[in-house]
Amino acid sequence: MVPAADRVKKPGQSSVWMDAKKSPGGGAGGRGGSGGGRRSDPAAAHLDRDRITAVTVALLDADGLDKFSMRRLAAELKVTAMSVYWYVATKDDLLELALDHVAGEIVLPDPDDDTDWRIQLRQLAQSYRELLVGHPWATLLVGRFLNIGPHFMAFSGATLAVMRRTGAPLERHGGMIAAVFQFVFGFATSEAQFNRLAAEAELTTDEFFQRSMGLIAGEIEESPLFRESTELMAARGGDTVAEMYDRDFENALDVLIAGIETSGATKRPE
Amino acid sequence: MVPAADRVKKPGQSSVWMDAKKSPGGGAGGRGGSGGGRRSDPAAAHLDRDRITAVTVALLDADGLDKFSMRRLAAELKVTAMSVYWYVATKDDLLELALDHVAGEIVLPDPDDDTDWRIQLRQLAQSYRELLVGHPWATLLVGRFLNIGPHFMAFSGATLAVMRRTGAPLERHGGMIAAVFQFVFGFATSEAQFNRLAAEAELTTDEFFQRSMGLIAGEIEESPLFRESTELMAARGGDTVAEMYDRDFENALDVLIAGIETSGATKRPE
DNA sequence: ACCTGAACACCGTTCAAGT
DNA sequence: ACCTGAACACCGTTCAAGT
Repeated sequence: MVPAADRVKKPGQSSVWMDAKKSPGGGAGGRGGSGGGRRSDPAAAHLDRDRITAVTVALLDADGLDKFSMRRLAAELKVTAMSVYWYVATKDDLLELALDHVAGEIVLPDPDDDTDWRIQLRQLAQSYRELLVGHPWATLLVGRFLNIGPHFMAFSGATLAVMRRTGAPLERHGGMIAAVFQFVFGFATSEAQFNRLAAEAELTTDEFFQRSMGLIAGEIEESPLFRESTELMAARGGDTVAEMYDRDFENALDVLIAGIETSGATKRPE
Repeated sequence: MVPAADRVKKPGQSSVWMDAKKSPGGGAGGRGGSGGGRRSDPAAAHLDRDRITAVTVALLDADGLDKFSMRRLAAELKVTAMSVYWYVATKDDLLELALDHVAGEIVLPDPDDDTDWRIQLRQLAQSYRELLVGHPWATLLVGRFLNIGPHFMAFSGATLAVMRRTGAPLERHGGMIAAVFQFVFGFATSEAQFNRLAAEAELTTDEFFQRSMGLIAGEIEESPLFRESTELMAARGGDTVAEMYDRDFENALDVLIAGIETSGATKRPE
């Protein structure tokens, strides 16, 4: 086997997904492979891509993207910094593997299940949101790569299938998919990073929200914007920031689904 | 004046926007302040926040976020690495300033103009998209900060105003705003980063798109996903990647506006 | 085939000192 | 008040060498 470093190098070559899959069963790196704790098995076997990816995800979940480094990863794997480079050409390639790995958490509808497309769409959107909020570092990576790994491809296939079931004309599907899933990405990014900022300030999200509002109020207290956003705040309902996010998310999906229905989807059978 | 480093330090303090504005006219750092070329004025005056911010934006536009560093910035300003820290507490704070600076490019509707809200919403969305695609580094930062600088606040005020003019009930506005502007953020992120990946591979976006399709085809050629996405590709229309993005964006806005109308907006006067 | 050690060319930021 | 110099504790990655 040729070292990973020799595979992906020049511009014009740009994907980790070019070479054949390792351990075709796909097992070793599976969900929860390196489990609850952070220290890996003391009697650990040799390295492989799956184990490296699993430990990478664990570190990213624990400490975030900024604190992740190849050297910390190597320490965690009880190996020198450079060993990892046998399996992976660059840090970016590794992050791409980690991102697609967690994308496997998205729950896809059974293709033979003929539940109403509105319900399937909501479930898919909610599951994607949960993935991103559950792994805040992922929101910072989704934009950076092409996302053509196996799990993202499966997700993409599932969205196509749901859109197909709306009955809307095919030339609208691109816009519909963009409207829904780019929204979910944007929304979840905002939600996840808000949580991260709060955590970094060592506050609950509700406390952090109060403080942010105070900051803004200082700037714009006398402007109409202040009155308007206060009114919106109240009208929006929900006692906590989490409830507010949930409500906005549901309402936005209502808007999107209503818009898709107007775009030529079959009407609800009632 | 107290050094910036003494202002923002502990967790619990988290915004560059806390202290009074410098040079209240707001002039020096304005649009195109450091203009076309990259080398700054040889007879340059002393540092100030506006000049630092303007040069930061110029460097980010020229070389991207990954290549930007405090040391390169200092070199560009013809000053030692540490001088900048008199004006700015951390690199992150500086990036926050740069981000809000370019947010000033978003064209906001005149509050006294009573053009149909649909048109205003489209213009605002398109202008936000252009900002993000024009400064790809900005898509990587929008998620990271609170975005409560003056220009983002003005943008936020403008979106509230447009929503108000839809006539939809106030409790829906949160969801409507999220649906539209988180979509634009997600969409523009994808578009901007696709352009960046193509540029890094030293290909046109169209060439890069072809190559990506080839990559995917290798993976999924025999699966139904391949046929489906090929069909969608064809149905979507447009001869170039740029046209495809434009078309999807317009179609998605159609979906969103139709959804907002259903959410209780006043119907189009026809 | 796989892993190590030393080195290169960088980082952000602190701190004490200069003017 | 503003700027510098030296240093600390890191980075990603290359390269030649070990087993």
